[in-house]
Amino acid sequence: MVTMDDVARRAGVTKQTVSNVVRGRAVVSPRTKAKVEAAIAELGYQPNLVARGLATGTTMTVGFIVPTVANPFYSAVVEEVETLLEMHGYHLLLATTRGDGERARRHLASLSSRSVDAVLVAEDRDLGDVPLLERMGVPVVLCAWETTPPGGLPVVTVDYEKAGYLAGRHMHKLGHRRPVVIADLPAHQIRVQGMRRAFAEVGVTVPDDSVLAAPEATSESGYAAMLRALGSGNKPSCVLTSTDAIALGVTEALRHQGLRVPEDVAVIGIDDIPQAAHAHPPLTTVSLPKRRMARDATGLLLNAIRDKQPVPPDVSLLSPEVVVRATCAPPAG
Amino acid sequence: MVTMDDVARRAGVTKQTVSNVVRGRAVVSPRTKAKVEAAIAELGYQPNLVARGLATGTTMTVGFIVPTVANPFYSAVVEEVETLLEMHGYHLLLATTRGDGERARRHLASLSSRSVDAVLVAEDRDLGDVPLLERMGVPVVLCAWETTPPGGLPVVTVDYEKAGYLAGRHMHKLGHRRPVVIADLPAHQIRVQGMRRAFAEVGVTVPDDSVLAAPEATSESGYAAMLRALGSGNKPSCVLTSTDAIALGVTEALRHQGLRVPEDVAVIGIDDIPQAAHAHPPLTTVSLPKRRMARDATGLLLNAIRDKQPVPPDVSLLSPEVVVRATCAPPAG
DNA sequence: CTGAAAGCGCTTACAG
DNA sequence: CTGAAAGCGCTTACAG
Repeated sequence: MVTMDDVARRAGVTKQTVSNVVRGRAVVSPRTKAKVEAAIAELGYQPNLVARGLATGTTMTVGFIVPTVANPFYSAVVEEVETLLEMHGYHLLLATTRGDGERARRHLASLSSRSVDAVLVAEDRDLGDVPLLERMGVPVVLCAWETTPPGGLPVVTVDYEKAGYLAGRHMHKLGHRRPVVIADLPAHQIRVQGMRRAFAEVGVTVPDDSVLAAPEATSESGYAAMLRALGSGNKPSCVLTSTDAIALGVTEALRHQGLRVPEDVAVIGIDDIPQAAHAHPPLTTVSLPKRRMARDATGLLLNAIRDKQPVPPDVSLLSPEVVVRATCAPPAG
Repeated sequence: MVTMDDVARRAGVTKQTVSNVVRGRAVVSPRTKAKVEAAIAELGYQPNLVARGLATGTTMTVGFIVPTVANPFYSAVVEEVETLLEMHGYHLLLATTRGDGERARRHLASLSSRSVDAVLVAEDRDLGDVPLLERMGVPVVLCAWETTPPGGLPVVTVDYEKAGYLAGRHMHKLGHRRPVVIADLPAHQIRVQGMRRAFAEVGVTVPDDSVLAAPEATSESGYAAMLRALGSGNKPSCVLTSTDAIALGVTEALRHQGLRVPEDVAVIGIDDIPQAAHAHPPLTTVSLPKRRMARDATGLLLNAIRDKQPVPPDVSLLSPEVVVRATCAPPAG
């Protein structure tokens, strides 16, 4: 490994001068600068970021704690965060929890031993451990928080209640009055709450037995739940789901029962995963602003690092929006 | 931040002794050890991994260069790699290239400045820069390499040719003789080659005009390609696709044209993404051993780190296998 | 604008 | 088994 001293010797200057040109400080005369740059090129010198990290306390790396990456929602967020960080010269330390609080805590401790410059947390279950997060000593931002975020920390998340509300409103505006809801509960509780609020606006109370739990947010689970709903004699005019994956399964189940979407039954999802657009018929859904969330959260972190200031504990609720495609229509008859 | 010196002072010993107990070296008397451990607990001391990294040259972190994470195949691999690393106390530095060679090279340089302990590379386009990889000075393993890997480096990858072969053999064993192939070309060239080899075994040459390119490996792209195939008057008895996503689109297109799967047309995919099992009908496919690949590659890296030896440049080709579900049947009539 | 010194928090030999 | 010294490769004041 070639060090700063090697470069200094080669250029006939001192280590400190090399440091100055490497970091672009304008206190070096053009001539010395040229000499040093030549030496750097000849030797193929690359600054040792670990040494710099020890000296300055900054490592140019940001930790991201996320439940999983094997899920289109989180992987889209991770992809966007990583891209933004790389644009600013930062690297991503990815830490997966798989919903395991112990593992999350281990990661947090480890990230702090590694002196990451900031931490982004998208794990909203089992991590409401504010003291631990505050003790990190670096900027922390919470994102993709669907449960009530712990107070005192900045959060950039989606307005999940509004996502449900928009789905509900879209349906009642089309004239639907007897919705069936299929949701991954209790995880998506708040989305269902929003759906109910929308129908309440037009005087419709969604009865509890019209809300079915899909044990997982998968299309298979949605398929099974829809079959159950149909089996119980219900023939809804519309189905609201807490997730696109569920909606896709629901659509399949309906079709297999000889019901046309949207002519016989309207279906709406939440999320807007890539498959939603590619489905047949293309799925009408409420798009969650993943990229905006990733950008905003990363931006807050990057600014805080630059200004050496903590992130103010503001709560930012990003608004989802309806993406009209082909699975919704007014009720038949 | 509490340092080793603080702990030493508190325990009435020297920094070196603290270091010894922290690293679990058995050269400390039980009494001193207890004193030190008490001091550590009282002070909440955590070793500074950056300082240790500078002193030892090891950072307990592994870099992973991957084209994207917004894709079920790669995100499954990343998830598995991260889990294994975390089990061994290592952290994952995730670097995404999006197929951009320049970005890949930047990441490589950056990873080496950061003294990662090892590098895993799943970007097989535009990174055949062996010298660069060899100069890393740390163990390097290539994985998920579908193009011919550069010589001289260890690789753990899937036998993609065999994946195609198995898909082809599954079809010809059912009695199919006039296949249509829909593939993301040229990326999946080798899979198509395998399919052709399988049919050649039963004396069938797959003509070029039976091989359709899907511009992307998406279900939408598969849907469009299938429509084209049907439009050209072809009414194949079976369709082999280079990807599950394509296969899902193909199935939809067939159904929309009034053709039943598998009664009228058999369909097989490659990959075995989660949706394959959840599709209706569940997709028969050739499963790519992602987890095994992730485990083997990570294992090689971890062993090489432990033994302070480079990874021998062996090439490991993991065998895919057919997962029979519901989209294949013998040709009608 | 350039150089010599001290320090970041740890580990690695090496005496006692 | 314990302690004092030197060093990892950089940066940060501080003289010249």
